[in-house]
Amino acid sequence: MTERAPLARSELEIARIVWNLGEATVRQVLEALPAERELDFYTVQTYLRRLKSKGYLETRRDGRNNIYSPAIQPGHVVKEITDDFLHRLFDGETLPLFQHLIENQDLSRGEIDQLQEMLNRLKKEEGE
Amino acid sequence: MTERAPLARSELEIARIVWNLGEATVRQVLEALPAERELDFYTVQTYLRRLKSKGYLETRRDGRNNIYSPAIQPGHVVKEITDDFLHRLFDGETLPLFQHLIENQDLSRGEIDQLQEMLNRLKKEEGE
DNA sequence: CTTGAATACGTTCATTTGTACGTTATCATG
DNA sequence: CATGATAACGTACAAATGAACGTATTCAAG
Repeated sequence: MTERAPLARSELEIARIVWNLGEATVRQVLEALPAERELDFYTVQTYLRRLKSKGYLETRRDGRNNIYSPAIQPGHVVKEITDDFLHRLFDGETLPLFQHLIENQDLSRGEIDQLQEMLNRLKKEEGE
Repeated sequence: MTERAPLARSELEIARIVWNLGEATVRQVLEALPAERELDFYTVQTYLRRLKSKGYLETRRDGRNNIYSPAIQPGHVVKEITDDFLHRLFDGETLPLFQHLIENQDLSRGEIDQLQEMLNRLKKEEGE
């Protein structure tokens, strides 16, 4: 069993930036933050350190800089978090979540079409 | 703007039980917990109290018992939590979440059918 | 009415989280 | 090569969270 400690909110925020950049230094993460999110350099540094100690990121050295990159597949983490959410709020049942989303997220016509397209593809593949 | 404090994990767990029961005493919540989740009476009591002070539940008195019930619509809270999740993990975009779910939750044939049904109904209603 | 069991309500306490500081090490530039 | 800027690393600290305790109340059964 992977006994990774869970990601806190702020940690996830930072982790996603690293995932998007592929790899990054503290400063790069800091600069990639949305403008309205004013975090101190030290704060970002702390979060990255915690992400490493929790096993989500790893580092390599470049001169005096640490370069952080994913230690486990981002997609895997996304799945874990999604599953957790699904269990906590919908007893792990996907359909009720879909229903909630469909009823509450007012999808555009285009989004509905794309969704149907995805489902059709899925059905096709499934019946291989 | 409603400035309700956010629900912690354990609090959500307890709140959902109250939502399902409609209303409940500490003991009823305790008994409705899944068997493997062994919480002390006192602990459940604390969580219910916190849920009240955060504005999610309200109480009425029945003899020596407090009876807890929703102070705000459960569906509303579910939407808030879902929106938060959507933003934190998918930048608030519904489609990527759907995609993730479709690709990772291996839906049964029946579930896919139901989903398509929901979407068809939605389209129909939309074009009122 | 007395008393024992169950409650409410206030309190506690360790851990996690959000956020940042101080000190030491290190690079790059004059 | 001295020195100023920047980074790493350990440390700090308040607030939130998970979990439960102590004491004062209150009902219900003898």
